[in-house]
Amino acid sequence: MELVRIYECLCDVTRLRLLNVLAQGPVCVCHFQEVLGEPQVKISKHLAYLRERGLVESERQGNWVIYELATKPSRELKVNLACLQDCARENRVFKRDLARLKQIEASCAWVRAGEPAKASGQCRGG
Amino acid sequence: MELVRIYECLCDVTRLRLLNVLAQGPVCVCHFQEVLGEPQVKISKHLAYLRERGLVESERQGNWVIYELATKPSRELKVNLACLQDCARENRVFKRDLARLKQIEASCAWVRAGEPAKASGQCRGG
DNA sequence: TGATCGTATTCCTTTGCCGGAATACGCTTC
DNA sequence: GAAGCGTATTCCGGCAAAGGAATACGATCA
Repeated sequence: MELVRIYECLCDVTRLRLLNVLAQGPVCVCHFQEVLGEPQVKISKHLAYLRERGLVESERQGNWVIYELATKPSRELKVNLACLQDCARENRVFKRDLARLKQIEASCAWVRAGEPAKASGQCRGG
Repeated sequence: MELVRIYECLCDVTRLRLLNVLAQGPVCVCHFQEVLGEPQVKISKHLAYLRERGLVESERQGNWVIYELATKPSRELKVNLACLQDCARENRVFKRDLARLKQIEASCAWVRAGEPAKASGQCRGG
């Protein structure tokens, strides 16, 4: 049953946090590390887990890899991600992550507006 | 995070089927066995799993034990059970289970209407 | 071409879950 | 109180997942 595969993805805090962040839009791996404050291996492995099960997709941009939510989600996936968003709205951890994400994206904004990302050593995911 | 505990309950087919059946109302263990067509141990253990995590409650009635959904569910639990119901509506397995449940309950109805359950050797859960 | 950066993978250990067989428990009936 | 019924628990074996350390990979830069 596909539904079970979806729930299997949702029964880990790290993955829930990743999905919550991704709900805001595409993000690169290095940003995940900063936002979640978790080691690279952990982030990378959980993203791989989500990718194998079709919840997220990835695209390489030079050195960086950008992740985003599935572009063609099944109905079940869509419904459950919406449900997760509903629950995340009132949760400390999720809200803190989004706050951090905004900070990081803000400090990237002037980079994107000015010099290209390469020159400044900043990635552009998000 | 409580949300994870909920999702852990949802990432097993048997438990999803149990919850789907319970959404119709209280049910006793022996009915679960008939509806799901699974061995007693399996049913009992998954129900215990759900009970430990507060998704269901149980009550003994003579030889039989009746299970029902949590009477005071958290907001997160309520939302997710509703979401599950949404998904279950279009799923073969879930629909088949409910059909079997109706059959069983129908064959119990005349029992409940007439002789007491004890006399006929039928349980009354559901 | 070699160094460096961001990301992925492998190896390993620990932990938890799933399923079945056997058995124990609580309750009713005779 | 012993037998019978419905349910729960224990004791396995197998398997998958999680986390960290080390390492490999792909791309860029000097």
